[in-house]
Amino acid sequence: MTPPPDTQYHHGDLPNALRRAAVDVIDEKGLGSFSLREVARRAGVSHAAPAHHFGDTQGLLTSLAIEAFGHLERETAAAAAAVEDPVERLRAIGRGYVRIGVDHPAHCQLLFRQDVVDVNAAEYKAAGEAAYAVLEEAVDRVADAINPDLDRAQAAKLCWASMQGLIVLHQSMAALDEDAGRDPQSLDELVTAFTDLTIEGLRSR
Amino acid sequence: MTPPPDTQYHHGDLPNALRRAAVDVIDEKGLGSFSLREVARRAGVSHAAPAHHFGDTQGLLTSLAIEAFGHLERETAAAAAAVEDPVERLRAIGRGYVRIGVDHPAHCQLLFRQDVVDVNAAEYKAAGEAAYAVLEEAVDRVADAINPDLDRAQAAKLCWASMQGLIVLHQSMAALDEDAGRDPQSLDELVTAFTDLTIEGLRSR
DNA sequence: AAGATATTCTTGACGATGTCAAGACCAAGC
DNA sequence: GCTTGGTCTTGACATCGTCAAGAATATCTT
Repeated sequence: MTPPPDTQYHHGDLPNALRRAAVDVIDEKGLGSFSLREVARRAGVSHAAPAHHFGDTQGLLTSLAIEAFGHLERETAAAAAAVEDPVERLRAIGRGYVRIGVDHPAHCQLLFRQDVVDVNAAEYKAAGEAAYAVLEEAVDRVADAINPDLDRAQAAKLCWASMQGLIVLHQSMAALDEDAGRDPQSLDELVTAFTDLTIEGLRSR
Repeated sequence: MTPPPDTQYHHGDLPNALRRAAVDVIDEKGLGSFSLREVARRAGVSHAAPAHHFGDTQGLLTSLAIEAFGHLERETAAAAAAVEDPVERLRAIGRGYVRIGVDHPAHCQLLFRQDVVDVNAAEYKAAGEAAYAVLEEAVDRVADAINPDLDRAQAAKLCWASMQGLIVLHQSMAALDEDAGRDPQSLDELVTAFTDLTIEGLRSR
C-alpha cells in the first residue's frame, strides 16, 4: 500500500503521465516547439519510452486530441442535461464548448490540427462523432421547437464553426481591439453575443 | 536583357523565391513536417540562406501570414466593390474569404497560428487590421441598412469566426458526414448557408 | 515455487534539422 | 581600382525523431 518510489522501472501509468507532461510542454512552450524528448524528460523516463506506447509524436498528440473530444463531450453533455428549454440548452452547450477551450487550451489547439494529428485514426473519428452528436441533438431540439423547416445539418455546422472559430481567434480579436484603442470584448461576452445572434438566425424561416 | 542563369550567386529575389518554395513544401508535406532546409534546397540556395532574409523559421512563416492577409484584403475588397447592396456585399465578402482559403490553403493555415507565427510583429498586425477593416466596413453598412441597433463589433467578429472556422473545419465536417453515411455538404453550400443564417441573425433587434 | 515468456523501459546510434560564426563572393560607390 | 556593404556559402554544434538491441521487471504456466 505504500506509494511506489519514483525511480521504479515500471512506471505504473506511463501513457497518462506522458499525456500530462505533453500538455505541460504545450502550455509552457507552445505547440510549435513541442519535443517528444522533453516530454519524456519531464515524465522521468528515457527519450525512447514514449514510442512504445504511442508510436511517434503524432501518436501522442492524437491521443491528446481524443482526450480533448472526451472533455468536450462530457462538458457539453453535462451542460445540456442541466437545462430543459431547447434554446437555453443550445446556449449552455456553447458556453460549455468555450469553457473547455479555456480550461484545456493545449487540448483544444490540437482538436482539428490535421498536420500533427492523425485525423484518420478510428478512435479519433469516433470521439469526434460522439462530441458532435451532443451538438446535433441540441440543434434538433431547437429546430423542433422554433423552426421545423431548418436545415439541421447546416445549422449545427454553423454553431460548431463559430464556437471553434471563437476559441481560436479570441486572442487575435482581443489584440485587434486593443491596437484599435477599443476595449477588448471578453470571451463570455462574445459567447453570449454569438449564440444570441446565431439563434436569431435559426429562428428565421 | 537575357535572363540571368539559375546558378548566379546573387539570386535576384530570394525572399520571394523562398516564400514560394515554402508554400510548395506546406502544400505537399503539410505544415507539421515543414523544414527550412528543404525550402532552401528547393530554392536552390544553401541551407543558411533563408536566415539572412527572414531570421529564422518563424520569420519566414510570419512573412507568409502577412502575405495571406494581403490576399484576403485584396480578394474581399474586390468582391465587396463589385456589389452595391449591403447584404449582398457581406455575402460576397464571405464567399471571397472562403475562396482565398481554397486557393491558398497553405497561407490560410498560417493566418492565426500563434505557435509558429510572430503575431506581435508590427507588419503582421497591420496586415490583419487592414483585412479586418474590409469586413468591419461591410458589417457597418449592413447594420445601417437593416438594423441600426446592432452591435457591430460583435457582429463582425461572428462573421469572421464562422468563416475562419468553416475553412479550418470543412474537411472535418466532410469526413464526419461521410462516416455517418450522409452526403458531405460542399463548401459553397455551407458558405451560402452560413451567410444566410448569420444575416438573418443580424436582422433581429 | 520456479522457470519461461511478454511487456516495459533503457541505451546507443543514425540522419536530419535549426541556428550560429566565419568566410567567400559579388555589386555599387568613391 | 579599391574599398565597403550586402548576399550567400561553408562548417560546426546541439537537439530532435526514430530505429535496433538489450536490460529489467511482470505475468503466466506448470
